[in-house]
Amino acid sequence: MAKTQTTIVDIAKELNISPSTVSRALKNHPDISKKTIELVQACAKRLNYQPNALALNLRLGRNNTIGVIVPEIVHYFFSSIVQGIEEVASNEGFNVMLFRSEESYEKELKITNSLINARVAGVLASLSKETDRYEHYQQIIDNNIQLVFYDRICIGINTDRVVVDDYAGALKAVEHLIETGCKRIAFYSSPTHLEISKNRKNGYLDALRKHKLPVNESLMFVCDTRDAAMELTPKVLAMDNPPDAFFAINDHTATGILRAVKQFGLKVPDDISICGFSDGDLALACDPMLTTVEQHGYEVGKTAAKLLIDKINGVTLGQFTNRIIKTKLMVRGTTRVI
Amino acid sequence: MAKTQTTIVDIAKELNISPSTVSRALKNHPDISKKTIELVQACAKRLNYQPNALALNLRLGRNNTIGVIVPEIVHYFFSSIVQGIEEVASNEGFNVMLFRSEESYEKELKITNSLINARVAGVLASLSKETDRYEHYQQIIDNNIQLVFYDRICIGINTDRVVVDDYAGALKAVEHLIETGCKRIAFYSSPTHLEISKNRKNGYLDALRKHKLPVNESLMFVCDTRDAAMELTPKVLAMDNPPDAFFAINDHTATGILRAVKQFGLKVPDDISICGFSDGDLALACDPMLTTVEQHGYEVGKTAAKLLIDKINGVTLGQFTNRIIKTKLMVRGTTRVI
DNA sequence: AACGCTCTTGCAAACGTTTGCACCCCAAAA
DNA sequence: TTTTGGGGTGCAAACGTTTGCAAGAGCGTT
Repeated sequence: MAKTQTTIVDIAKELNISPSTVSRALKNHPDISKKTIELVQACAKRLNYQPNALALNLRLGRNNTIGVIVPEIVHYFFSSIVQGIEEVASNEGFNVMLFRSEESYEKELKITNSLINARVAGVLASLSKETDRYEHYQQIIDNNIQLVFYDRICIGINTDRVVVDDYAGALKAVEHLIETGCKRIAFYSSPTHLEISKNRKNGYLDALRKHKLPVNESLMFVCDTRDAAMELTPKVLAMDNPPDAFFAINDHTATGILRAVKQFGLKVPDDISICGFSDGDLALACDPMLTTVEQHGYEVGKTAAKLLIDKINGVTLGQFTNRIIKTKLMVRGTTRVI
Repeated sequence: MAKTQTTIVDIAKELNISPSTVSRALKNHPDISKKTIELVQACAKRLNYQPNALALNLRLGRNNTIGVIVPEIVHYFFSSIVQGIEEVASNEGFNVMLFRSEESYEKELKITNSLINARVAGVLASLSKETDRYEHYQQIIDNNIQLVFYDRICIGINTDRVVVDDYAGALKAVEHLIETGCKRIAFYSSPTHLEISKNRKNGYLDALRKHKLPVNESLMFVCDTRDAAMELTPKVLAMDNPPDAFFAINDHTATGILRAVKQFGLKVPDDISICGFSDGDLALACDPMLTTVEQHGYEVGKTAAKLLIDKINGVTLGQFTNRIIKTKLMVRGTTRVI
């Protein structure tokens, strides 16, 4: 009804007392008499008073908003992370400002500026694929804003990090393939400069070495989408010495492989085994259902948010922490039982 | 480096001029001399000045943040919507504050309070399944905050709305089933009090009537998850007079039906046809790929955000608008060709 | 010499809070 | 009666901006 939102001054005028008294009364300050407190709080309720967070944050030089930079929103892993972040934040009384970098450095730059303008208390960030300079993140730190990286972390900047255990996840997945009888395991990966590509590749390689299998460069491909997998896979299967298993960097790619293999006339998992890296529900829609590595994005988000809020509240003293979230191999129908 | 972020006053002191001059110089005010403007802007760059949005918004009584209430984040349709919103908002210079209601009325109440505290310029909301009172949304309006509902709209409140054309989508889907020879079409739906259930059911019913097929209550079920579908479907197939097609309220449910039908020993689409309502990539991972109704969440988000921002900017005069986003039938492998 | 004009700059108030300090009043102690 | 003291309240400054208004400088016109 009110053309403008009710303020402390409105209440003060209504009750013929000073704004400072109202302010104190609203928070049950011991200096204020019971009578006044009751009066003020009743009036506040009646006029539907809601404190102005803008004024409050300005005055107190703090902010109850945290910024989140995410490369993509429509993406199972990232949206799980956002959900984890939102949950922790809202429990701790923080609001979440969401930004999508769209895998672009330019956008990321704009976003970090917006975050500084908004004077957020902290930032949770995952690098875009394009990003290879980090001054804008240093600027965030220089502006006294807490910063925690998650998943696509930044090594160039001194700060806290939360990552998925890509190495161990890949190691376990490939070992599972080997233990169920696979000998020539192809690896479909994202561009090699990304940390996750490197780490998962190392897991893949170490699994091979551990089980004394030859490492074969001709079985390693850059291929990380469903469409690319459907195009590449028939060619790979037609090679002289084709693989008997595929390990893919994500489930989208794995579903592409699965479809291509079936179209090629081979049986999964009898002829060919397939293992993905989790993108969510997709794995259960496949036939057979996809063996994959669960990444626990929700945990990543929760952990990162907790870390950040602790830093904001000054709970954590001193050094930077690296948190690693464990992965879990979900064995389903695209790999054989022992 | 600076313990605190640089302000206009810092620049003023540095240059021995007044803050007002700095403020004007930064925005190329014609009153200020070229020399001063250059001086100020150089100094601002050097000290890495970023305007304090808090102070600005307080002073100007405006806000460049919009709030988004979403029932779930990890959900293809809703995350598409959020992506659409984020895109439009960031193009128009608005920040997005994201809240998840978790399908809970209590949470929704807390969120609307937070939004009022934060003095956001506008709110985009989709009702939680639980919500059946709307005072908290009326309060948003009373506080002079623009409000637009999307998808799960609220009829009780006088405001703008953006919805998917559920009725037409369902109608077209069921007609497609009928035209490809199906005569007994089962309908798996969400709880019946939801608008989307009602609208899609009406589409389903009208398709049957239009083609002179009998309406059969025993073919309509409340079932809207993959697991529920896998449990219910075998029973339905074992009925005396089983259906020859299934129309499901979402793709998760459809994938459950598909799996159950195959396990039952029937062929899709030869014996049984299946049509879903789109949850995204899921449809492409199925075998055969799922025929489904594309909902264009991204469009919903973009449209709703545009509508809201127009209202905030006072572009739209007067009446409330209802925008309807068209659906599109994606014919794939779980239905027959004519 | 007085006036009026333009160009540039600064003062001060305002947005809605919080909070250190001062103040008043009344009762109890001296 | 005068001090002391404490409970209750208000003043004013501060957070970082913007902006209406005033004012000074410089210069040309009467």
